[in-house]
Amino acid sequence: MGRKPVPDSTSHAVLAVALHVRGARLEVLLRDGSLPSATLAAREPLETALARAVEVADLAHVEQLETRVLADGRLATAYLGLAPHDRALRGDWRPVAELAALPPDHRGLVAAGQARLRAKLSYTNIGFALAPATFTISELREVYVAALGYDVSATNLQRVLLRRGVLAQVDGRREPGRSGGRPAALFRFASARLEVTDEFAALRPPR
Amino acid sequence: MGRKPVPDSTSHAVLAVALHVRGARLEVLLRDGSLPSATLAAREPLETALARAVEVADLAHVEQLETRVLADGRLATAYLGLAPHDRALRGDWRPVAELAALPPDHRGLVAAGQARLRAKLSYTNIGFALAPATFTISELREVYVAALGYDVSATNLQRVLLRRGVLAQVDGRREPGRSGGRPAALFRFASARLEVTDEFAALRPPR
DNA sequence: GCAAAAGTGTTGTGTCTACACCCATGT
DNA sequence: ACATGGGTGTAGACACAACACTTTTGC
Repeated sequence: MGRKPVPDSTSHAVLAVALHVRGARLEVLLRDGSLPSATLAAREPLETALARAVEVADLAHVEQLETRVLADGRLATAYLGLAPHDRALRGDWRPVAELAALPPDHRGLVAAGQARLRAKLSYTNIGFALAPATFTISELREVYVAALGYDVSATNLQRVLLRRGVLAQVDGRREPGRSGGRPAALFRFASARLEVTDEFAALRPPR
Repeated sequence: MGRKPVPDSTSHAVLAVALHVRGARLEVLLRDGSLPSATLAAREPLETALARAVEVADLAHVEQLETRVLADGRLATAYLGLAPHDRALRGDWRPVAELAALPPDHRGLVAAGQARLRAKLSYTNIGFALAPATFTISELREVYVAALGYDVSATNLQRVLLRRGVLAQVDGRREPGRSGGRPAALFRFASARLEVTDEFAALRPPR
């Protein structure tokens, strides 16, 4: 997997835009200073090549982003991959805000992945792929804030996701730290598969 | 363009799911009984191959759908293309409801294109690519009904699209037919480029 | 006048945001 | 008691769907 792909123009590359949230930051997985990639073998499914590219991370959700012609003339299909922080401990993860050194087409793909994630956070349960198995609302809020890039209130986050049935409460509480505070309830995502929770902005089908 | 592509496994195909609305039906463009396609030349941009595939139609909007491995082992990138009926007069257009004869992977791509269109009708101005330059609300309603597959009220369609600034009224009226009725006002889409009009279902950025 | 088609007024409902307030813990 | 963090109650703002009603035409 680590071998350099032969850049003849007939080979097809699979690129990964793998994202996770560490601390308060959204980070992307790099390998040798650029997006991880693998060369597709003949008749190979795209997803297995993707798996080779991001072997290092245990992705919780994967979806195809875009196919484009790279600067060197090769075709590449990019995937968006998401992982909870605790399942992506290995690898060279870098904050998406600090990618000036990345080649321009790779930067564009990261931006596309980020945009896709941002959009889907608003109308799907895609947060399941970035959050650990159980979490408090505050912890989930940090994930959403890092991924969205703007502030979100824990109050409203909880209500939106509970109303939609995306979150379920689980037994147990998180004990407060040294500074006190009420113990926090624990939640999990009700589903670990992508689901659209807010299908129609308008023009809904008649009942 | 009409030549059969050589099916060696290294060539890359570009497939078109070109849709338009004729009468009350959503139709897809076929060529020789399957989706129009072209083989990508070395270093060729995907869009120019797409243009070769659908030469016959003057598409108003194009976006990439999906890349997959076809049954014969070739890679194919599918595009969704939309055209107003009056700009797609030539070609073999068939109702999307009657595609039993199509190969299964092509059928799946048509379904993906239809789903993408349906979703975007609800939160973007994508109707511009299916509607003629000017139209009445009733005419636009027919387009939406055909594309969505369920009933939409002209009243609410007008209000949603005007509220969002997607439609603009234009001078002149459509004279009623023999059976009478009030003359209809004419509208146009304010923009001929895809715009997201309803970005956030929830978790909007703070003001 | 009557039917047909277009368009407006109005009401009710649901979802979201914002913010005040209450709760449970540590020190 | 007080600070800290978690959580609920409540009110306001929109946007949407549904439907009654009015307008403008042909016959």
